[in-house]
Amino acid sequence: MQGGKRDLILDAAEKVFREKGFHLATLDEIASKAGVAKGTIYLYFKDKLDLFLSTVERRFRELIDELEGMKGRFDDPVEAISGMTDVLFKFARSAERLVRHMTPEKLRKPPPGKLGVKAHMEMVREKVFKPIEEVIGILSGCVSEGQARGGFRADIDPKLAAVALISMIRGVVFLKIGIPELGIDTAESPKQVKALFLNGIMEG
Amino acid sequence: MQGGKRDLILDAAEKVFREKGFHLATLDEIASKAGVAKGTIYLYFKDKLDLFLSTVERRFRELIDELEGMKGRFDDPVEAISGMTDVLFKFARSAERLVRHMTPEKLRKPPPGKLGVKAHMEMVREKVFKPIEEVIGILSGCVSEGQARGGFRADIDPKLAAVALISMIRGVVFLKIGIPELGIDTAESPKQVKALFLNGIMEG
Amino acid sequence: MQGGKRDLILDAAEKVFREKGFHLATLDEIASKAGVAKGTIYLYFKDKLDLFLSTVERRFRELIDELEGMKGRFDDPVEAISGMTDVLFKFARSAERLVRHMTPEKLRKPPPGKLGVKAHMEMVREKVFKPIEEVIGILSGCVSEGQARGGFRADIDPKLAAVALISMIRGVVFLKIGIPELGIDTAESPKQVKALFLNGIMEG
Amino acid sequence: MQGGKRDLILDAAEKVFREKGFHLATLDEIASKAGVAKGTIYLYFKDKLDLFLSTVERRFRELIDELEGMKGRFDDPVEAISGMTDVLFKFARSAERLVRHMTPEKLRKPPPGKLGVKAHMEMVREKVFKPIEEVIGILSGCVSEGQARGGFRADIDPKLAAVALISMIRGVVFLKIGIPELGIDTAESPKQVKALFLNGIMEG
DNA sequence: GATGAATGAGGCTTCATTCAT
DNA sequence: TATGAATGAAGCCTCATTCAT
Repeated sequence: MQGGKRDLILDAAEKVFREKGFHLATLDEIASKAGVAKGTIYLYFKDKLDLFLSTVERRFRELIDELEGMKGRFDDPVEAISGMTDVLFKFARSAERLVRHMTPEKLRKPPPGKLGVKAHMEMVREKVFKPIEEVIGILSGCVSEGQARGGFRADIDPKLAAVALISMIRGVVFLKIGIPELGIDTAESPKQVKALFLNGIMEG
Repeated sequence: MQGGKRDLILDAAEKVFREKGFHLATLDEIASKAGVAKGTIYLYFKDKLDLFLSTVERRFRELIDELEGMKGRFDDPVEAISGMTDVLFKFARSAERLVRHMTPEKLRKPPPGKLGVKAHMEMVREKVFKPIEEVIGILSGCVSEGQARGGFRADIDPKLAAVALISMIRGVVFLKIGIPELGIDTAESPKQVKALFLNGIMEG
Repeated sequence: MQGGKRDLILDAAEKVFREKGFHLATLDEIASKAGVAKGTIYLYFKDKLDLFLSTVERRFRELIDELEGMKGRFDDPVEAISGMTDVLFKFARSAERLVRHMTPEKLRKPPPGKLGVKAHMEMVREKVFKPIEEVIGILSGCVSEGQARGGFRADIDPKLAAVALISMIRGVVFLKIGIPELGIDTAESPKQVKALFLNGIMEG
Repeated sequence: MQGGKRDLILDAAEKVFREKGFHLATLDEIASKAGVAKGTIYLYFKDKLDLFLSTVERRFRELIDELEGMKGRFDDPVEAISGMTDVLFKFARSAERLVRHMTPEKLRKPPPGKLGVKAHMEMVREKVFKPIEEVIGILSGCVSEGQARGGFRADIDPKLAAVALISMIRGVVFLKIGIPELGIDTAESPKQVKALFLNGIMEG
């Protein structure tokens, strides 16, 4: 069981990062929750940031797999987008509090004393940028197809539309989590977002 | 020159928080950038967190003032929303990296050893929740009016629409900042977002 | 060499606390005197206060052991008390400057931000109250026995007598230390205190 | 009203020092409790230690006045000592928590950066040592007189007896305050201490 | 591979003291 | 005299990281 321990650590890390955020999470808590010694973490991950980003990456991979699976299932771009929206809502609900902590500082600056801006950016590109681009690619692909087939407005940039859809979903979910007293209707949100977005990109 | 020093500190704090994030920002740097002694900060702010939230609050106030001003200027909800979108883009571009650091942990849990969950939540409500609600209120008000006057779809929840619009804008701007290599077109974004959103909420 | 480091720290801490008092003692000095890093202290002690009280507790344990040993050695309560007085003088001379810093504030209030009045009092009871009660118990036991056997005045509360004896000794020693210019005769003190106390509790 | 403000400050300081101890007491709290500005304190006292010792000195003066008054009132040394014991109990009950904080460090080392070991010791001698010597002098005077008149044991050093009496009283009161759960009988204590002490110094 | 004791840099915060008004 | 805003030194404590076993 090679990777077994690695996943154990990732599971624990994800849970702690989600609840405390990156900086308030401690490797002590992660290690104890994972049932391994603190030092063991360093056998599988370069440092705390690497652990965090690996956590995020894993979630992105799952998301991408699910979205990819969806792509083939529907012929109609509208239905594909509708299905993907549901997937994105599910993702946001379980991962937004984790993903949220990917701030520009963490992505752009290597942890001090680690010598290697180059290597750092390389890792970030692999674990974060590429997956995000893939997700955007899948969604914008649907939009493009809708445009090609007709029915979708041609003056909308598919990539921007994709970003807009993802952002709406994340925003709605995050506000629900962060300020519950706003009274956002969890059950209705996906339907509303779909209506808004689809109506937005479709002609007349 | 009474509150002068308070603003000096807020200015410096905002700059540092924006660049380093909450946890990596140090009061040392803020103090020296503000040209005051470290202790002076504590004459005006209870806490590092208080300082941070005050920084955010100030920005929110400015945003609200600008949005309020806009509300009266346009008779047509469409034009009002269009104008507000521009304001929100401007806000996001200059404040998103700051606002981003308001994570649930910071909003929901009082800093350890500060005795006072109640007082903490009271402050958060005042400095964060209320302004956010105001912004959403202004925007959803425009949507409601559009619905009342006719022309806007009646099946869209105005509050959710507001959240969606804000989130789109924040998301587009943040991705531009966080992953410039995505190649989001800064100049075109507002126009595209407006098209998407307005087409989304208006009847066929 | 397990607890070795703990004792090393306790030794250094006791020395520094004795010389500087609780508040003027710094963990920096204690750590460097113990030859360990500052962080290491926190592997063995929860707190500065915990470290201090542990220091005191250790001394109390030694004192109690010695007093217990004495209890069996003498049959005559008078001789037992005489012997214990010598032990108490020795204890006071080497520990009074340490013990002195157990002020009510430290015993009654948990350090701010440590969440746990209950836990704090529990620790204090274990490390401080119980040992003190034991010491008083041993001494008052001797007095009680003297009363039972006859020869000791029956109208004296044994527990109060014990407290009085301990206090006399501590007071004499402390004044000698604190105000040497008073010219208290170190060599004569034990003899005098014994005479005073024994004559005080014995009949006619 | 010259000294009016000085006494106001002393009153506030005493209260705060008694409750928090020397180091945990803050000049901020003292000033606000006294109704004066923080800076004002420095018009009347050299520094925090000076303020503290002045507080103690004032109490000593009152004690000495009361003891002096007693000296003349009784002809019989036994009765004089008995009366003084009552006075000392009253003093201990109201001032022990204050006086307790006069630790050797504070008395022997000038506050750092104050340049002046000589001046410091001079002040300490005036405010602390001399009063203590006076108190001891009054009490030991009674003992000496008892010895001169006959009835008191001649082998007891009057000064040590005085110290012993004071210490007993302080010890009993302090333990009552510090560890109430010991169950020391407040009402009975003075009677018991008198019995113990007087029996101790009087001839068989 | 796995451990966890040890490290030590660095952060937030407090507070006695000063000084311009 | 009186004020109180400003200072800045100094302390406790945390925690990512290392390394000998």
